[in-house]
Amino acid sequence: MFTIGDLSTKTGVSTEAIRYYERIGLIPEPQRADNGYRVYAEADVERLHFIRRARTLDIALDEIEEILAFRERNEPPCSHVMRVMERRIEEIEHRIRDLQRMRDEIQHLHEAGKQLPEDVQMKSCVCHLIQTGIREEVTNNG
Amino acid sequence: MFTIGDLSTKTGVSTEAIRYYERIGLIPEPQRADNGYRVYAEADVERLHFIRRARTLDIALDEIEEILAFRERNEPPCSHVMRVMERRIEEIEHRIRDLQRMRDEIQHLHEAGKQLPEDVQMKSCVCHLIQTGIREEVTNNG
DNA sequence: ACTTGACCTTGTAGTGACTACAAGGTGTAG
DNA sequence: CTACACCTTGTAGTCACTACAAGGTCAAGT
Repeated sequence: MFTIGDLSTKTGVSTEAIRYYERIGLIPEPQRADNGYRVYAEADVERLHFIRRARTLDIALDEIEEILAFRERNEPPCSHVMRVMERRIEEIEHRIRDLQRMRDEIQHLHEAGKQLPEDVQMKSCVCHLIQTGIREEVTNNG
Repeated sequence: MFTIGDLSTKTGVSTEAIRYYERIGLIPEPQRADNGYRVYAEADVERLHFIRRARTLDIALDEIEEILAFRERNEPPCSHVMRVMERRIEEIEHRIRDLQRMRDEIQHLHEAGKQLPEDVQMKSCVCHLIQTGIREEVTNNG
């Protein structure tokens, strides 16, 4: 039997996030002690461990809720979870590619910016490159 | 002289985002026509082009505001911008590494999950792996 | 001239996943 | 008793938008 602070310590989830999860229905409303404090059981610890671990994998809360709902319906969620994972892998790989492109572009801008003077009007300097992209600058120099 | 819709079309920024930017002070309040409509000039187009391009590089709005404030103070923002870019490159690289770790972990979980049965109690299946991580599962098998 | 639909206005609330108060009650070590 | 950490509920804020609601304006088509 734990208070919300105990649960927070055990799971690494803030008390505020726990209350938030209860509010959105991700975790059940717990029993209350005579003083009105929430009282949690070991099953709540396990549920929050699952939630927290899934969150570190950037699985959305509504997705997590859906997975947990399988158990409540006495259905095994596993193939559903496998599909969630497959989607996550794709999303992550897509995001990595986006970020790599972004990084490459900033690096190009940064390298080009080293050759340019400073300009308070932001017309012939690195800031102008941000505005127009690097391709147009090359054209103007040609 | 443009309406907000014209400005939106020219810059690819939604009218709603333009009003939002005005509200938070990122762009100046424009003149108004007799009918109360906002009236924008070419300088506003350029400013929004800069903002939009910086946003595609995931530069935060308050950071963008800071860059644009240099011009208003008649200071060249360029070395500041170069530092912003350097930080962005680091942040992006850090995020890429995080995502790569995350993807690798999900792939491991997914591979391991193929060998496991389905379990409505989520105790001996891939869902349990999510909760505990894969290392502990391997230990239990040993 | 009227109609209609696209555009404009302001104000407000919602998104997702939290986080941070404010105001007040409870428990316990010192 | 005091002080401080913990608890409660309720609300608002973060970030970068997005999406209404309610009402005004414009102009092409009838």
